[in-house]
Amino acid sequence: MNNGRSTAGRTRTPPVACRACDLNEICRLTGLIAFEGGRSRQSTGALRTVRSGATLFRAGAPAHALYAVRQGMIKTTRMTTDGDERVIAFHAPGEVLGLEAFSMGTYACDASALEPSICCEVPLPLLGEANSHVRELSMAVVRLLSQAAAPKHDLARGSARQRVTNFLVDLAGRLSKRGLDAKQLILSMSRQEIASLLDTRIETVSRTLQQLNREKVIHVRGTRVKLLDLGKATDETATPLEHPGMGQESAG
Amino acid sequence: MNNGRSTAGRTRTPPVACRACDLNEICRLTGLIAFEGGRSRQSTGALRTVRSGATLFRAGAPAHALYAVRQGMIKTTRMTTDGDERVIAFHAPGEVLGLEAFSMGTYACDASALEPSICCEVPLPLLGEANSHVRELSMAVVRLLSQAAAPKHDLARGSARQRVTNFLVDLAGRLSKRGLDAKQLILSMSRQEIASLLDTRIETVSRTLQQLNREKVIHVRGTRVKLLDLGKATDETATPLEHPGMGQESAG
DNA sequence: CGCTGAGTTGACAAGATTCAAGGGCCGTGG
DNA sequence: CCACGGCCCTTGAATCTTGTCAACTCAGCG
Repeated sequence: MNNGRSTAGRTRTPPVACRACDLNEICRLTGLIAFEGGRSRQSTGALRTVRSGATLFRAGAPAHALYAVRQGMIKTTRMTTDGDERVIAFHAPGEVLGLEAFSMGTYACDASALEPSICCEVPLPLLGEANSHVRELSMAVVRLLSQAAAPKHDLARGSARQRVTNFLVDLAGRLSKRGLDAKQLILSMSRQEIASLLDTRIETVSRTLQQLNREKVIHVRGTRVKLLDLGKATDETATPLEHPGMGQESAG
Repeated sequence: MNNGRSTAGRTRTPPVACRACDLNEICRLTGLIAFEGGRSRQSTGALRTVRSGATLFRAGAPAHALYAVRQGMIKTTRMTTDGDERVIAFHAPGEVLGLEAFSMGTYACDASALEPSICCEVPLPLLGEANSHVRELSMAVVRLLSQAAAPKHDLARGSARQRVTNFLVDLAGRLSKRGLDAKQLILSMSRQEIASLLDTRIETVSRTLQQLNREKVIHVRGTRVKLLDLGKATDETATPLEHPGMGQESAG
């Protein structure tokens, strides 16, 4: 199940501040988090820890909750007809999983942890509850969903080089958006998982990373990637659709 | 602007019944359509006709409405940094455009007609209105968005052959879902537009279609494609995520 | 009746996959 | 503590697919 790689004892993807989470507004409106003088306080047992390689939920299982990644990294996958898994996405802290629950009633993907992770669980019934915040809550849910429904920048497009650079830029941008370090990436996913996401082969991912390394566009050693000058590597493709830029705010 | 191809005077994508439209529930709840003994009646000027090649809305423009394709075919595109357009999707009758409006306030793509088309326009303010149906309406919007937020089956994956067959199967399935003829496709989009959607080249699309034609998996002549036995062409990839199957109901 | 643009086809080059082998890191067991 | 084995990653070479360039066909239109 787990790839057994050496995330143990290493630097892990750090937790995100509630205020930088996509579920923040909704959590506040449902009362899942309370505020005390500007700082948020987590209430009740809405947290769920997921060991590395363990499953958060499975495709087809009845969906009773939304999840937000608080710490760590979660991958969503689906089985192909050949029986091997296809990576749909990697979810960084602050990002939400399971939005299909509202319409499908079941999850569309398997979700499992790439490293020891913590997720916030928001029961769906809470989001339909009639309380004083109904109106605001409903609008917050609509906004969240609308954001997810917007056409995404597809990483699996263009040459192998573009895919890999897009992948790195995308990941860095998403981390940066949450106030996490985006220059010193720790790739908690395997090359195989990256290849699956980018619809290419593990050898191609490896070669491309090494080539970028030789060109001093990045510095890569195992799971550690330092972004040096990805600007000159971003040849073409389309302008990203969801992440206006990388580099927004620092943590806290 | 228009590709000037010969959709004129030919068979066009026929209109979809309101009851088979993704916006149906929402239209009813907003009162945009009324029911008289089981059949729906369109009220007021919510219809918008779009000439072939004409634009429904543009990326970046303030978004004041959702659109549903009633008749015809709409493509959504985005400009690449090189200045040429990338096709994001083709929208068949019954499908909704502009769902990003709730969160972004502006449209994320250009939308234009591949053939003479008619769209239903649902002003956003209507969806936030306080009326007796608030609760049901809000939930309908959430369901619609959740559906769109579900991970999509990406057509631009796998070999050229898989991409083309996936494209055809996907299109056929979506038409069938609306009760339209799914065995006799009329491709109102150009080969170039297909190539753009599938992230490949026009020559590859052409060659692949001709090869499928030689293998009698399809019969293609210009814009007309007859699906003969795509089952044996669908080698692998993942199982579709959004279109459970093709063949649901015939038009009411 | 030739013009024009979309579509098709062929030849070749570039790029990605495949197959195979070697290196490095880590956990296990001696 | 160190050797061993497994797994992931890297690298090389051959092959296959796709992109590129160019010519040609076909249909619509003036």
